[in-house]
Amino acid sequence: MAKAPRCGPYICGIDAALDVVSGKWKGLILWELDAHGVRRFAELRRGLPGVSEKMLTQHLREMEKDGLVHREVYAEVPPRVEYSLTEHGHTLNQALAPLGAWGSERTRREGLEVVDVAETSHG
Amino acid sequence: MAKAPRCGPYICGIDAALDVVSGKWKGLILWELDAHGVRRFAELRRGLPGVSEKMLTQHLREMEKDGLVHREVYAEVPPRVEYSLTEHGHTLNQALAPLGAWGSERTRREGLEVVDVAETSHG
DNA sequence: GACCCCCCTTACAAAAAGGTAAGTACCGCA
DNA sequence: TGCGGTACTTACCTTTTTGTAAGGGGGGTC
Repeated sequence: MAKAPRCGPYICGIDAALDVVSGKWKGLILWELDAHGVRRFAELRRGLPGVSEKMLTQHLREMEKDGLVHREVYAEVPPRVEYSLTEHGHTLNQALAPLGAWGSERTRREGLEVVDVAETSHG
Repeated sequence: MAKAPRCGPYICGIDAALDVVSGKWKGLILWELDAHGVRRFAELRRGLPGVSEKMLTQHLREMEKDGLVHREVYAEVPPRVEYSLTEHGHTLNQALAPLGAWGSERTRREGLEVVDVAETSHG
């Protein structure tokens, strides 16, 4: 099981928000989904360098449970599943924007390594 | 050892920022330090319900290394150490504000449990 | 018919994070 | 001398998180 006992007592809002985005790939999933609108499982997988299928599924399920991600399953012959952000997912992403800006400045300031996923080259 | 190999390649700013605040008590430490300006070790400990000395020291050291927290040691007979936010710590806190608001709304929206640390009762 | 793709699931294992308890060194108080 | 308070450090252990490898059911391709 992944993380059943969420909803633990929170001390402040940051605590409650961090609980939802903490996870190695959650921030990136949010980012991908925000950038592309709708994404299929395999697309997401390709957009997140190094993620395993297990982790991706797990994170996606948790985010769905947390009401951030919408999962649309098409009962087609080659199974098709589309993921997108819910309204809460969008507002979270907006709330995350200043943090992202701060982080970008940090990487610049400290000369940290940043990899480019080259999402634009296939999307 | 706590976390030496930070500075890993980041995909986006959120990634880089999350790396710095991920940790069970980091958000709270930022919050405490922002609310009180300057805080001693034991004060911080009392303000963070359930934190162990080890974790507090460890998180504080990491945050110091990340340039978020300033540590001032007074060479006095009963050792005195004061912690405060650096400028980067302050800007991070400001960047965290919308996230905190989002989290607060989430706790309200979903009726999640929130504990009150009652910091005001002793400060 | 073997292989690949789709979207997962399961079992197992490693790594990381966190927690517990004790020890350090010094002081004031009783 | 024993206890409480200051700010940690260290060793050990548990829990949580992440990773690896494999399987599964169906269809199209070579």
